[in-house]
Amino acid sequence: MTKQPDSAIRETSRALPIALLRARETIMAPIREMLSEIGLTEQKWRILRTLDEFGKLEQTAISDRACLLLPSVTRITKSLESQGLLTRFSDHEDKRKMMVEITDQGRKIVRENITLANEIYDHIETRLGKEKVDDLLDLLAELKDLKI
Amino acid sequence: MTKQPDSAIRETSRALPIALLRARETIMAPIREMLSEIGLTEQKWRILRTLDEFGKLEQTAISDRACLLLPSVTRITKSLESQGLLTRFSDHEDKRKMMVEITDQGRKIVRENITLANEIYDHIETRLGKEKVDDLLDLLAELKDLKI
DNA sequence: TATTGTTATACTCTATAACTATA
DNA sequence: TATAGTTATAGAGTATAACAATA
Repeated sequence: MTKQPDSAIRETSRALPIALLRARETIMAPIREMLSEIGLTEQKWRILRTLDEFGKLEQTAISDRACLLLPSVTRITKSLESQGLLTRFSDHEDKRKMMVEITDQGRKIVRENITLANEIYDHIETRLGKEKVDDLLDLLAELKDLKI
Repeated sequence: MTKQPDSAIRETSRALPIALLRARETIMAPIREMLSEIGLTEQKWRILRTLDEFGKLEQTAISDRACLLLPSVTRITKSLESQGLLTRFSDHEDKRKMMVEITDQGRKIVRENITLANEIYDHIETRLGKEKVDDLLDLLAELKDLKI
């Protein structure tokens, strides 16, 4: 087998950024419908999911884990705070840090709407098989942590 | 092994939409730098990559393949047309269709900048192994085509 | 009637820089 | 000096609906 020259152009279905995006779009379509019904943006949902998992995080950590720029995090957490879904307060030990904590109401929203996400996941496991899905998640984790 | 109840909440690292996004962000970071240098947005680059592959497409096909809404495609292809990177003309056989074709200049831009994407890909293949990357791409293709 | 695309609109996110406060 | 976050701003994308043209 010969290696392609550096200038060769991969078909887009084998280009990772596009392939990752297309796969994500398929999964997100029904989730977007759900979010639209409860009046949350994708970004707000990611922040709530992240906070539901960790309870309390500083904004930089939210930025990393929810894949949002820090100015976006500031704006969105303020908005979510005004909706009563989280609280914001500066850290006692390092006053530069703004801690963000999910409220009971925020957790309730997540719990009430996680079922659809789980149904989608079950559907995918049924179609692809649990082992394949686990392999996929492992590969995605490896990819995420690569130093490029 | 017991199955989780429907209301169980998966950790975000094992939630496909977030895992796909995080992996993609790692790969996109250096590509964004490149795009910023040549003054193209991610979306413009996706459209150019797609057109480079297929030569000529109608807008709905671009919308599907580049994961963009049709109004966005209209706006962006008009902008790319004014940059001389593609041409737009209505289809002779079905006048409703707006065909979009990449120009030589558009192809040149793609070719001049595809090297970095290939280097990243080679790096990933070196670290994960070619077989794993192929498996990943196969899984992503399966996922994309699922009817959910 | 359905399809293809355009336009308009409001909203949201992205990206960057300049800034404040704290360490 | 470096870090954490905020604010401001411009630009771009998202999402929806209403519309026109064509099939």
